[in-house]
Amino acid sequence: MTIYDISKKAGVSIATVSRVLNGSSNVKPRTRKKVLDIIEQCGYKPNAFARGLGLNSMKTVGILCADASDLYLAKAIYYIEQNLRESGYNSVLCCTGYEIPSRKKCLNLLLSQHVDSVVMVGSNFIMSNAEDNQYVVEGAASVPIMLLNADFDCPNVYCTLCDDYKATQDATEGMLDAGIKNILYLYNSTSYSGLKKLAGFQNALVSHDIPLRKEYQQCFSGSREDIDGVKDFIENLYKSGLKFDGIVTSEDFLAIGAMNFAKKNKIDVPSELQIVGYNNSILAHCSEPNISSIDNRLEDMCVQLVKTLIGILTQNEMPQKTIFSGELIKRGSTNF
Amino acid sequence: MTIYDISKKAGVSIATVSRVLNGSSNVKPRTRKKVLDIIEQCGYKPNAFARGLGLNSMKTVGILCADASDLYLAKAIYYIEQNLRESGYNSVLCCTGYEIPSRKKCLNLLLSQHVDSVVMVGSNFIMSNAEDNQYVVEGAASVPIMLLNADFDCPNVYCTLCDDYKATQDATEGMLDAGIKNILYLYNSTSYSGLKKLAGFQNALVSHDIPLRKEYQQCFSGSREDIDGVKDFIENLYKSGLKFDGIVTSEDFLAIGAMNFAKKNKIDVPSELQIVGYNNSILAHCSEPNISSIDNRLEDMCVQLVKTLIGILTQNEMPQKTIFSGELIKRGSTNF
DNA sequence: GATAAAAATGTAACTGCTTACATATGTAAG
DNA sequence: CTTACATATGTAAGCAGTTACATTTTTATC
Repeated sequence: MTIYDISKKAGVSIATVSRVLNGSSNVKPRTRKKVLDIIEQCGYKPNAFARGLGLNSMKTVGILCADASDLYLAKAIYYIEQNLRESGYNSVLCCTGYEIPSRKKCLNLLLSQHVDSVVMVGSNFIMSNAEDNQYVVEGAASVPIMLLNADFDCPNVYCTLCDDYKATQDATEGMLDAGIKNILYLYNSTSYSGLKKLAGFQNALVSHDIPLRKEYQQCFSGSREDIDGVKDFIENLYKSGLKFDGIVTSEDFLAIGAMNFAKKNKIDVPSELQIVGYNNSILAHCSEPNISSIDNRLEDMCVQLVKTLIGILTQNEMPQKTIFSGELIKRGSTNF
Repeated sequence: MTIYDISKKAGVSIATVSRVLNGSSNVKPRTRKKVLDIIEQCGYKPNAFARGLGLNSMKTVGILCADASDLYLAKAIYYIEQNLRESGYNSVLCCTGYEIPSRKKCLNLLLSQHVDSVVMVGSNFIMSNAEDNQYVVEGAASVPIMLLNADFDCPNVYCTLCDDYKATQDATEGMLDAGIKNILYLYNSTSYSGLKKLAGFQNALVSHDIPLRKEYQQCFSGSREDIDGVKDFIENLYKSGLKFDGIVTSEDFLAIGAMNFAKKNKIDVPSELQIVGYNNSILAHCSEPNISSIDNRLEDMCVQLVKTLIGILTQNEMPQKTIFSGELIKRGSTNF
């Protein structure tokens, strides 16, 4: 069933059918109706390849993410896909893992599919080592690249992100102002945004004239799934004699691990220990009391990212960088 | 940069270039090398539309899921995408939500893109009302449909699922055998698999000669994100005087809600209350103690689903139904 | 070295659509 | 009833590949 069949049955030319299909205004209403009726009747579906061939665009954008099973990334993918589809674009998903060569391969795969753009979901797509980001530059040569929650200066690369630095700093200062002095910072990534958060923590201490102590900045190197590992990790610090009455983290799973550590060791939260998570994910609701967590406006970011993308694809000038402000959502794990 | 440019530079015809690109054996090694060198040199990428137009297949499968941000579905998508890509197929993702009309629309969208197959992720794609499943039958008319964790008898529809009935029955019987007599069953969906689980619970009681009591089978109708709602829901039951010393659930988020309820009300788990989750997701690790949860072999199912799909697409005869057995992973929230 | 068979390569038709351009039809003013 | 202009429709040339079939080149055999 092709456009030719329809045109024959409707007694018009294929151009007219095509015009009806594409919503051109230059079609007599009666003709339009006749064609639409026949299309409906025959259950005709236009062939997307042929259309893409003609338009050299399949109205498709590629989504690259390390791991779609990750809580946070999955949510981002969901929002982005929704917004894209509402704007008439489809999404092709590629989970790249965390290795550079695999990322290159996935990116090339998408480019060969003639996607109109590639969205990279997650700060881990930009590394502190400039060489590792070369593939992004190369990709941007053929198609606009949208980064979610990563910062990268390069033509044709657009960033939508949250000011993780400020958000972490604010939360830490809130805790300091509440009289908590021995704050443990727990993080798990040295990605660009990971380092920003760490810097925010450090700056909060500095601005309160508190010396930075290395043992109070701990990096957990296990996977995001290994909450038990986090619990053990903190327990070891605790047993080794480290004294802390507050924990600020770079992700909610670390905070949940901290909650479990506290419960196991009968440390009351928040009276003896205050805990702050990051991402304001469902994990923040998985403990009693719930965890105070920094919301980094994921949905807002995704909506904005798609808005920017559509703008670019329709030839509008768009800002290369949009920055949102994070905000601590206060719940039972803190009392400031 | 097209195949014509390459053919010109290499001094051969487009047919030869096409043959090199498609790995046909009828090309002189020297010619092949020359062409490949030029392709490499020019960074030429074949146009997937034109190719798709010719082959009428883009080696792409559509993935339909209600909500990619759901923990469980996200994991499934991840596994499926990975396995498909390893087999040389791409995935187009469409999040449909839970409404039938929206599902139809998404399915049609995918079909018009000439996907080679559509994978439907999640038991909620098959409803108990036959009429609601008509769109699946229609879809199967044009392309093989793969169902993950749903059961539906229809030509060209292939199911990969877990025996939720048996798994729930076994877990419930385990609890009964441990002397727990007042078991609350908490579920949240009347999808096909949701009803299967419920039946498994009921059957366990019956086989132990315990009368079914309606108030011990409670359906939580809120969203999967609303863990606090679950906690309140259970607390209300508790305060209304319902006595229970065990809770079996149809999903982990219900079990986490139960854990939070217990902690808030200072009910010790597992000595005073035993709790069983379902899906063995990360949520099972989000409480102290960890939650015993039924593992429904998600990864195995996904691997098998893709295996079956590839088999079908390569014209092999494949079983229409593959059933895995679930298994209770015992952790601290139970002591049997 | 001629001949037949096999291997390599080329030509051109075909895929299903979009769209520039050409043509036909309709409408309002003179 | 023309003429001019707007509106509607049709024709045919792309788009970038695949592939059946035709043609040329190579190889093997006698």
